[in-house]
Amino acid sequence: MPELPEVEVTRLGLRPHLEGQRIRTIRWSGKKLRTPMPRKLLKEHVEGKVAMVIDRRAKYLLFRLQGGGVLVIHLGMTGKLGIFPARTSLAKHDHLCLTLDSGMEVRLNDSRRFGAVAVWPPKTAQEQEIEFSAREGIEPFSKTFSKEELTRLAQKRTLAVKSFLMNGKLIAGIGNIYANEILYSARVHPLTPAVTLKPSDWHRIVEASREILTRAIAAGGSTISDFIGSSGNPGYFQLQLSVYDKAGTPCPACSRPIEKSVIGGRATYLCLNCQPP
DNA sequence: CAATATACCTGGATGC
DNA sequence: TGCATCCAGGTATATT
Repeated sequence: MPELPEVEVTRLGLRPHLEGQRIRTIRWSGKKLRTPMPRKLLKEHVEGKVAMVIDRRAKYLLFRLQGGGVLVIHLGMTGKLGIFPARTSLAKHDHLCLTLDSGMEVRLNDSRRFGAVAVWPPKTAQEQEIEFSAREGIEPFSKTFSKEELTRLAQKRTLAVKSFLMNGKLIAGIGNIYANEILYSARVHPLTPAVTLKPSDWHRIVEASREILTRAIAAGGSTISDFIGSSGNPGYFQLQLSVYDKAGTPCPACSRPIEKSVIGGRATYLCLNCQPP
């Protein structure tokens, strides 16, 4: 499900309920997500610990625990984190529950089970985080996300700019919905080989990325205040989308019908007037 | 090495 | 109503 904005809204929504709380008990469904639930590590290094801070890197949430351990959660395609009174009955596909001293419970619900849960024990957490972070792409809100760096990264890469934006090893947090929206806003055709883009194109892509991701987070912000019981479904589609899933509807700028195609196996939407080849 | 295909899952929409 | 088929916001791995 979630791309950078949804993960960020989840983080902001969870933060006031979790930070400073002790995780009293942990329960899991017994089903494996993308990887098996790390039961032993959860028992040893998460249960009984106080959650100090929740951070985000790419589409991963990092729960930093007192003592230096880290609980890592990825939401995959359908994962949602919500917070509920502990006595609320379990929902189908609830796979991980963290009971807090406050009497509330953080629940990870993931029907497709493409999500992932990992634990970095205090002894190795620093090293594991450095390795992890090195594998992930540039954060769109960081200074390094610049037309100069993108031009450099695109050297010798002939793949479509849309696949380039969605490659998490290059750029963090941009998935299919926002790749479509960003390229539309930047007026760049999604099939353009990354290596052929000019600095001015990358400039518009940088600006459009920050603008659209910021607006998406702001749109999800309305859910943050009443995150409790929300089943953590933070405002997907709350942002007004221009092209994603809009095949046949008029382009907001020029009214030409939005086209649908497939790039890299993913649904692609564009306006051929505003994003000429 | 770069680029593409495939596998992992469930559920909703669509068509017969 | 039932059943088959296709499609979905992600990512690791295998294959070209």
